[in-house]
Amino acid sequence: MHLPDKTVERLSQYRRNLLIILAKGKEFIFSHEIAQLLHITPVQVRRDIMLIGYNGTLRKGYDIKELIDLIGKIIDTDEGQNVCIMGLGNLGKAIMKYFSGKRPKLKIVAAFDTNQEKTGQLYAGIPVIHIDELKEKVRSMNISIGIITVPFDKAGETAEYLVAAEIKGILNFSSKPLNLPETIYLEEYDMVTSLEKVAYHTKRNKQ
Amino acid sequence: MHLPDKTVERLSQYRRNLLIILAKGKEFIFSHEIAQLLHITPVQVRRDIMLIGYNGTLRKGYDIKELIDLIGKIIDTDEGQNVCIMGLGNLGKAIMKYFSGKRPKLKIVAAFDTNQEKTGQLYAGIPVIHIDELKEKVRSMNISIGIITVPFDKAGETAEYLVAAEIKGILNFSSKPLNLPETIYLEEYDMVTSLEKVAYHTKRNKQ
DNA sequence: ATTTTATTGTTATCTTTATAACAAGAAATC
DNA sequence: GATTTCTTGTTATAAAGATAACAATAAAAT
Ligand SMILES: NC(=O)c1ccc[n+]([C@@H]2O[C@H](COP(=O)([O-])OP(=O)(O)OC[C@H]3O[C@@H](n4cnc5c(N)ncnc54)[C@H](O)[C@@H]3O)[C@@H](O)[C@H]2O)c1
Ligand SMILES: NC(=O)c1ccc[n+]([C@@H]2O[C@H](COP(=O)([O-])OP(=O)(O)OC[C@H]3O[C@@H](n4cnc5c(N)ncnc54)[C@H](O)[C@@H]3O)[C@@H](O)[C@H]2O)c1
Repeated sequence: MHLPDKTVERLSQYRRNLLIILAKGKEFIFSHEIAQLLHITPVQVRRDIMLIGYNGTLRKGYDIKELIDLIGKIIDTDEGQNVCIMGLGNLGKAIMKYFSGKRPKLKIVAAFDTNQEKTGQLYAGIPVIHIDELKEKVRSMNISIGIITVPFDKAGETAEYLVAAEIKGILNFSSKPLNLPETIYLEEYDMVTSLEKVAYHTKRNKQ
Repeated sequence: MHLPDKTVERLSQYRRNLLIILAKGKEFIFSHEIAQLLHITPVQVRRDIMLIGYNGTLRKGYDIKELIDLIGKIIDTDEGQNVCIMGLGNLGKAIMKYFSGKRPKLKIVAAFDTNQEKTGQLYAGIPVIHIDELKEKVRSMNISIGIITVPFDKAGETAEYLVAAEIKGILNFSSKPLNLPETIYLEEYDMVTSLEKVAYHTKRNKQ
């Protein structure tokens, strides 16, 4: 089954919000209710749900629990995936603290750094390991995803290490565009660009 | 002049990379060189540059300095814009440290928090102020953009404060979708969704 | 029992974004 | 000086994504 990228993004958000609603005791939900939560249109919601092959009940809506489970089957693997942080700096640390226990099927299990003052200890309960051990640890700890939070000019080599360690996917927060083999999935986020986009639109509103 | 959103994003990235190249002493650049930097196609680059009304020289390419200046005229205001951080937590702090001195025309000038143990001091040289003073400070410090880094369940009220303080644009890092008046530009980034997207594609590659 | 209402599922259309195609012309080569 | 090469600028086409339209139908109302 092929899903559009944007649909995958929304599925993640549907699930997160549905979990909250489920915890409140609600069992069924209409497309327009989901839409209101995320500020999108009900059609969009129905279309996404159609694409994953789920069926709601007329006049009753979607079974929240079933929908959550199905999204889980699409996004997660049964055993879950292990993630590592590359670069235990300000951002890396923030992410480690933030993620701890957040997504049961996506666990940050290690951080790698070159700075020997940082390695060899725990941060937020997670081992901080020297990058020389990357390849071996990626295998022994079964890590499939790497998050890059090293400085701009170190991002390229860090990506190469990850590739050599046979990681499967990378989330890159350094604003350095990476060049990876096709087999590795790459997602990039550039905060400065986001802020400059806001600046551009804010400026336009002013004028 | 109307620019597609994606073009604005790329312009930000063109500029950032061109600044680095300019510093190295290069004066002119071809579309395929820019394309290679960002791993996009040369056509995309030429099209973007066409859209902003700039003209290169045949067989010589684009004047790097001129292009940087023009992008600046599009994204920035002459005086620059002031930015505030809402919520001096792990992420808020990381951003403040990271941004200091990074973009001359986009300055983080204040952080706001409700926690009295955090307010009344400087962080990374920037004043941390109690949120009760938001409205007054936004006016007196001429702040036009707010970055939301408060917890999920506080994001809604924080956005309302910003709206009441007549901010012009918001960058929201809490994964709470916000509902704002049309006049305010909103950009949202959800890190968990990004990571789940990587997880989804990584899973597919495995199978 | 019939009609109305509300909601899903799906196809059709529109919008945005990216890629391809190619004419025009300057520089380099012959 | 003629020809080839390379690169821009722009139009044409394709792909991705969002919205609109609407048939189907279960439940509710009459
Ligand atoms: N801090 C933010 O809010 C923020 C925002 C947007 C983007 N970023 C990006 O994230 C990255 C990190 O930012 P930061 O503020 O956390 O920086 P930082 O300087 O605080 O942290 C960088 C860390 O990477 C480590 N490191 C350096 N070289 C390394 C290597 N080759 N291998 C492994 N580790 C290495 C350093 O020891 C340090 O711990 C930068 O690329 C930055 O552009 C940060
Ligand atoms: N830390 C990360 O790496 C990370 C990653 C992705 C998203 N986020 C999002 O960013 C937000 C903050 O994350 P964090 O890890 O920095 O959290 P945090 O708990 O470290 O910081 C939250 C800060 O907000 C302040 N605060 C609480 N209520 C407030 C209010 N009403 N007004 C102003 N300030 C208030 C708190 O005092 C605290 O300083 C969360 O919404 C989280 O979802 C964080």
